[in-house]
Amino acid sequence: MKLNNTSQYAIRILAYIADHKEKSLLSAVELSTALVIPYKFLTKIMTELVKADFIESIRGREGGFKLQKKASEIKVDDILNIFNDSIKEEECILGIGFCNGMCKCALHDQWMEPKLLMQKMFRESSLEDIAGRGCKI
Amino acid sequence: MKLNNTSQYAIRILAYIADHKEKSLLSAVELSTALVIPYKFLTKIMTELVKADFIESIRGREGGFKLQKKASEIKVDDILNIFNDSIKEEECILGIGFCNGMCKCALHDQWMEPKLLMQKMFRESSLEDIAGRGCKI
DNA sequence: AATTAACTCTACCTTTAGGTAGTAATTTAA
DNA sequence: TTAAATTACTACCTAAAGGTAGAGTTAATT
Repeated sequence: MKLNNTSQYAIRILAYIADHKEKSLLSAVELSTALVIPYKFLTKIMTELVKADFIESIRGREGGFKLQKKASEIKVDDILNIFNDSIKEEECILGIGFCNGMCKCALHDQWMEPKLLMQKMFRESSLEDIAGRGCKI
Repeated sequence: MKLNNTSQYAIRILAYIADHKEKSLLSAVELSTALVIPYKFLTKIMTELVKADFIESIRGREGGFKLQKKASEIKVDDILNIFNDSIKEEECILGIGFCNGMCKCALHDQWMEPKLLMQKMFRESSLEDIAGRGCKI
């Protein structure tokens, strides 16, 4: 029961950028070094974040990345959705395809409360809320 | 953010056995058919459940599987632990190796409450609590 | 004793997640 | 205008999860 690696990296990257708004641009090398994420893998993730319109990229020398939206407008859940790692409304914790009121899995009722709390947490936490907390990594 | 396939199968298998205690033994074929889990994969999981002392296997013709403990004594969390899919106390949701009071990740505080609720749910739900709920699959 | 229906073990195959390599394209500065 | 610093793209590699195959072992039935 955990987030996948790519989601974890993406959240850390975006939180880091949000936490460094004094710099107008951050390069892939800087991010890779600061966050200890393999450079090539980071650039791959960056490309997806750009395509998802969360960050803007400036190409060429002196280029880099910056947020394309206000930090308060990017929720953790939006990031998870890019990598298909969010908690889907109707997805069953035991993986059965038709878990609902009519026919529910053994854990359906017990799962409801933790699920709703997690969804709420992911949906309500923005980059602004989480950036700058703790060790900035 | 989901349980892995093997954990899901294992929970469904054990809940199903707990829900059919009128039968003294259930065979792998029966379980595979009833739960729609690939036979060969199911037998592999059964072997792990036997080794973990959750179920007992009777070999030979007329053999099969049954619970080795009372249903009330097997918690969902115990099952997750076999497949390394439980929520570890100190594991960081963003995957950083030293996320604690001194140096915590950006999501550390927000994650605390949902994490505790999930742990509680997994730790307190026994097979007895979940068996026979819903559609028995 | 042979047959049959079961579990067990070892090895392998397939798919997906995670990660790497190399090159092309873009932009700025010297 | 060239070199350097940057992102973008395509293709590939590796490890882990998920799943399959087949032969071996056990024990009840006939």
